[in-house]
Amino acid sequence: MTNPSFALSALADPTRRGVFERLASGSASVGEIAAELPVSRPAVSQHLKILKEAGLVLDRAEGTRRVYQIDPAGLGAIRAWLDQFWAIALDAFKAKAEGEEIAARKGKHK
Amino acid sequence: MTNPSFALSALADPTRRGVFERLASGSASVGEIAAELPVSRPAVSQHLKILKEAGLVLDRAEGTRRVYQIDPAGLGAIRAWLDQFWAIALDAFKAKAEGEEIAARKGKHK
DNA sequence: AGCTTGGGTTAGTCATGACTTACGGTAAGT
DNA sequence: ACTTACCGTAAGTCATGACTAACCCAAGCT
Repeated sequence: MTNPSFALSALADPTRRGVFERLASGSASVGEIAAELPVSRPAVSQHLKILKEAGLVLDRAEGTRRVYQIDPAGLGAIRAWLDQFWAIALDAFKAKAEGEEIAARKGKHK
Repeated sequence: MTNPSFALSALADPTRRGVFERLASGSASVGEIAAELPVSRPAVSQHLKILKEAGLVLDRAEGTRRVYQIDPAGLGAIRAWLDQFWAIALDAFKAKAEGEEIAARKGKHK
């Protein structure tokens, strides 16, 4: 759950990213979200369930409505996972650039 | 392509994350990766193709082998996309915490 | 030249999941 | 109590995609 796997696969779906990005502009109910997206209300409900299980979304009951908003938890998990590779990626990039310099100078590479 | 959509959906698959995480510990050829994962070599080849299109991986020819390594581009795209929601998520969290304080004090919420 | 090694591609199968329709359930209004 | 509004769940359909087996291609070696 603190595992980014769920958050990553949750944000892989375009419709689900749409729901998530909609919530980024303010909390909203299921019906409101469905009205602004080209899918039915049950579809939105299912997507919100997955987003909630991924720790990307919070929900609270407000009368008969259910208001959803963004949860920083899932976002943080993805960020932490990404940062794990950030330094490595930069090193690889640096090594690649240096390799190209050598290749340009010697016309060959390791 | 600078769009994080491809990178996100690419990293959604567990096997593909395995390939990517393997490359984080150093560049490797297709056969080497396939030997360390419970999938066939063609499967790895297909995954690498998708990772490459997502800007997450770079490849260079080395004799008859093909060596892959991590590309910072796709990682950066995801990071930029995430940062777009980071401030919003923190605001939501802050608002939620304050709401809970009020709820604890008054036994009710907005 | 042939042989071997390492990879990408294709065809086809199978599972996952996104979606809609129909239904059940709860909270407020009359 | 009945109705209305809002939501979640179940069942079923359909498309996407992950995988393997078989094939083809290129590079190096004898």
